[in-house]
Order: sequence, then C-alpha cells, then structure tokens
Amino acid sequence: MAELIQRSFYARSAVVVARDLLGHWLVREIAGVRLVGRIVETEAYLGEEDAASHAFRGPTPRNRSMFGPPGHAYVYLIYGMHHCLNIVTGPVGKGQAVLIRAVEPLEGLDVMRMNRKGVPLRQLTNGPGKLCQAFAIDKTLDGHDLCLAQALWLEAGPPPQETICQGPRIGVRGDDKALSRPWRFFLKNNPFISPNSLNNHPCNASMHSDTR
DNA sequence: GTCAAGATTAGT
DNA sequence: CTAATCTTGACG
Repeated sequence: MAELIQRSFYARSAVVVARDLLGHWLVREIAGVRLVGRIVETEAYLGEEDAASHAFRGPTPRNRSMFGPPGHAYVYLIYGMHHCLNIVTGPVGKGQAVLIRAVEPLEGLDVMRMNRKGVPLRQLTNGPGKLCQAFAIDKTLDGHDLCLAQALWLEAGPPPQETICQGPRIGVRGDDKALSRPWRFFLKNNPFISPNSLNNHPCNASMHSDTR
C-alpha cells in the first residue's frame, strides 16, 4: 500500500494543499473492501476572509470541523440530497478546507457502480456529490481523522503528468473578490474532472506538477 | 418559530 | 432551464 499522507501535509494553506492534492489517492474502506480514487479536481476555501466559504461567518454547528485540526474531514449535505467531502487544512481555528470535486476511479469500481447504478464510468465520480455517493461518504464521516488509515484516508500517489490548470470556483456565491479567486485546481484534459471544468478550458495560469 | 437559500445533479 | 429535497442559520 502507498504511503499514508501525514498531518503536516494538511497543515498548510488551503490553496497550496488544494493544488498539491492533485494526483494523490482518496481511499475508502468498507467492510474490508478498498475503494480508491485519484484526485483530479479540488477547490480551496479559506476562513473568515473568504465570502464563498462556509467558515465566512465563523464557527457554527455545521462547519465546526472546519475550525478543528487539519487532516480531518468536513462533510456536509447540500440541496437536501448530496454530500460534499472537504479536507480541513491550515492552522487550527482558521476554518480552511479543500473541497474534493472529482476523482478518477482506480480500485473498487464494482462497488462504486453498485452505489451509482447504471452510471457510465466517466460519470461515476466526476463531481463532488457523485464521488461521495460512489464512495459511500456521508455526514457520519464529518470530523473523521484522515491520518489514522481507517475508513477514510489519503495515500501519496505518483506526481501527475498532466498539466495543472486553475480557475474560479464553481457554483459559489459571495462578493466579487471571492468569485474571482482562481482556487479551483484540476488536471488538464483528464476525463474524470467535472463537466464544468471540462468546458472551462483554456485554463487560466497553467503550471506544471509541483515539486513533490 | 419561520423561512429562504444552498460549495449539486439529473432530467426536460 | 428547472425540479428534487431537507438541513442550516439568520432573524425575530
């Protein structure tokens, strides 16, 4: 098994972590069965300075895990029907997190297809709500420690060969500043990024793989 | 207590 | 473009 990602990785700015998360593996274990997805799209959310962030107005019962230690999950229900998975980053109390927007299925495809019946491979995990359904991630995992290698964690994957693109975040509200922030990161031309990102080429400031 | 809005998705 | 579906948080 690949190397477990340590807490020090998460204890940095959400913007940096969001980009560095591309190519790493999201691992879910259910009843001994292993599901793995390669992270191909993320979004960074900061704390009280970011009008698009759930943490913008300070801690509440829902977002309380955002203000906890880095390396934990923040999972919430949106539109009454879809769950979204975030990774808490940065210093305790800042309210930073990274939304996992899309992964490329690597292991446990059969279970993922079971959780999302009749869905084409390409659309199995190409959105924040879709990947949570495929990986059976819900609010019971809110606050879960990702550094324990239990139930849900991340492992280091090989550095991505694809170009890293960035652009404005999808579906967010807030002030003009928040809307203009290029804090969505994704792997160029990867078939498993969200439909929105696929249509969002050309990417803003393209850069190449990080110095992993 | 009330109520509008939501870091989405699938279907018309 | 719109419905689905229900929790949250702001306000009073």
